[in-house]
Amino acid sequence: MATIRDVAKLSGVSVATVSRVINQNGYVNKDTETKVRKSMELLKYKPNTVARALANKKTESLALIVPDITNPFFPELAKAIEDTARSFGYSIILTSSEVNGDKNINYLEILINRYIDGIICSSNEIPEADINHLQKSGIPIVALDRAVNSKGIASIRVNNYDGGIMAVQHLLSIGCKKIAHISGPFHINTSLERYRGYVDTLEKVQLFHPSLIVEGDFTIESGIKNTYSLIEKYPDIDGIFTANDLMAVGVLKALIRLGKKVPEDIALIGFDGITLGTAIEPEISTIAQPIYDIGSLAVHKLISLIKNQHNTEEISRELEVKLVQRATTSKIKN
Amino acid sequence: MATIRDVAKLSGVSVATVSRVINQNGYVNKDTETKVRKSMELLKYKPNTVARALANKKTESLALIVPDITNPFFPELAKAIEDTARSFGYSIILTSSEVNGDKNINYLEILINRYIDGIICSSNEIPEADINHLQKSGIPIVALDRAVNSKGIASIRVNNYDGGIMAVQHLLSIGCKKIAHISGPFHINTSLERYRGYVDTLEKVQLFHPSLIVEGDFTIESGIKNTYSLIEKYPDIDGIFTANDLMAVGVLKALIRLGKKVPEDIALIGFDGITLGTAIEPEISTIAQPIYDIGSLAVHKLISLIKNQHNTEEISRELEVKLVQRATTSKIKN
DNA sequence: TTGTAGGCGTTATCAT
DNA sequence: ATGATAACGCCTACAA
Repeated sequence: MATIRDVAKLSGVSVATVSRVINQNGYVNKDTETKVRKSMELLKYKPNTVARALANKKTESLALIVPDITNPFFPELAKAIEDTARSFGYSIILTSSEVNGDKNINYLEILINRYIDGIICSSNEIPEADINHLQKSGIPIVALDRAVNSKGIASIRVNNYDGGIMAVQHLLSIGCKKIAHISGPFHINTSLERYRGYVDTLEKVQLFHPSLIVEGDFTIESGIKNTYSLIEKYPDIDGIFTANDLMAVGVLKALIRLGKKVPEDIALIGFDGITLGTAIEPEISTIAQPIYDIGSLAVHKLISLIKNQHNTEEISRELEVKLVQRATTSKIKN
Repeated sequence: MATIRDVAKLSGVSVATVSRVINQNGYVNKDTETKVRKSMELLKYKPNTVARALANKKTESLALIVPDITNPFFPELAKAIEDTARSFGYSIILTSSEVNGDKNINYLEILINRYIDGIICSSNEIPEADINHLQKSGIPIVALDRAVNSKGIASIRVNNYDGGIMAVQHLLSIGCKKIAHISGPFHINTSLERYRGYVDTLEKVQLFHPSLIVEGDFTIESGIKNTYSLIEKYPDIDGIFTANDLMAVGVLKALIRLGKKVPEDIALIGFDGITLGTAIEPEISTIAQPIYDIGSLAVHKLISLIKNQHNTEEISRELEVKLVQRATTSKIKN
């Protein structure tokens, strides 16, 4: 690999000049510039990222922190992020926030230590303390769909509350009278907001029954289990709203096993808009988040934060969510 | 952040000594060592990864190249890889081999340039030429389940041929007589091997009909489409073997829409063993790969390659695949 | 056993 | 407009 010195030598200039043309800063004569560029091509010179990082404290790489890449929501997000990041020349370091085994190496330290330029945090499992720690380290962060108490952290979110409302209204609109909710963990903000949308909407029409709510944990398994217990206690439930699509998949599986017709006996709607919802039969209605946009926007915002530390642009951005009606809520009831 | 110099100063020794205790090489007095360690703790010193990388040309990071992280097989693999890598102190750079947009920046160059220590390549979409290029750069590579013409590249694979045989034998064992196959793209080795297992097994029992084979592309969509065309032409098909689980999911969806009972009318078996296969109803039988083990093993092998450039250990490893019978092949036919 | 000093490849500050 | 040169933080001969 050719170094900047090789280029300098070949062009008959100093490394400083070469550096200038590389970074397009400082004055440099047109002719010398072309001379230098020619040498660079000849030597197939590529500036060494690591050396650069040492000098600049910038690595052109972003960390993506997810709770569990195995949850189908995150690969979709990751794809958007990787795509976008790459288009800017950035690499993505994939980090799971799960505590794996006893070796709970502090990955945050590792990230800081590697001069990661910025972090996209899509996990609610990270303690607020860690977030603050990161923030003090000066690394720009954009949080996805999590409560941001710390001022100064950019965040991109969707209107979960409205989404909850839309879901329930939709269920009502197709004739459901007894609508259950399988929520996400209540310590997670997102869950709470969706839950509140559910509650408020049903209260307004006097159809709210606290006992129709069970707390799930966003997994398929929890969708299954909670459906069994729910249906056992209240066989006349005619609609279910789950706080995410993954649980809806579980619900559907349980419902089918119970011999329930969907949506004739029980309608079902999830939340997220992951593609898995259309992979199965019947396809699951959902309140779709613009997942790709979220990822893409996160990268744009993060990079702008990196490039311009003291920027004054809006620090938080809320995207719209939209109802996608599919087979599990297709039937208009009478 | 404290530097090695701060530690040296505080301990009253030279940076060389500190470096020695950090890397545990060279002689260093027990007492000075404890002194130094104490200083490190006090200052919360962490060796700077970037500086280290510049000096060593090693970054403690591995690249994972996947065709599409959105395909459920890869997140499962990625999880195993990230887990294992982290337990060794390595970070994972996620790279998609898809050509995204016109900006076909050469990510391989980027990886080389970043002093990535090693690469796990799980994509058949990467041209052999690129692989060779990488290899010449001296970066260790382990290839997952792809043909390795280039000698010197480690590879971890499963016995796809045997898997194909197992799948078909299983279908035969439950009474299927007219078994179709939706293969993967024929230019991919994996597809070919599974296909051959199918062909050979059926030929042996004189039930082979070339027209029952269609070429899919590993996506759900292709599972759906090919099922429609297959069933239209041959309504009496009673078993389908797909080259991966994702297509099986598509097949199942199409079958349900067509009003076919699974497995009573048509039995179905996939390949891979992704968890998605159990997320739906009925659950899909499969020839399961030990996905987690593959990922974990890949990291172990890669790191051993990195640590010991001229090692003579086996360069290729084949893992066993196993039949997992689930609902889509549950019924014993008469 | 420990220290000095040059090098890893770039950037950026001062001169010139 | 260009060139020396000192950082960046660490490693490692080579000396001592």
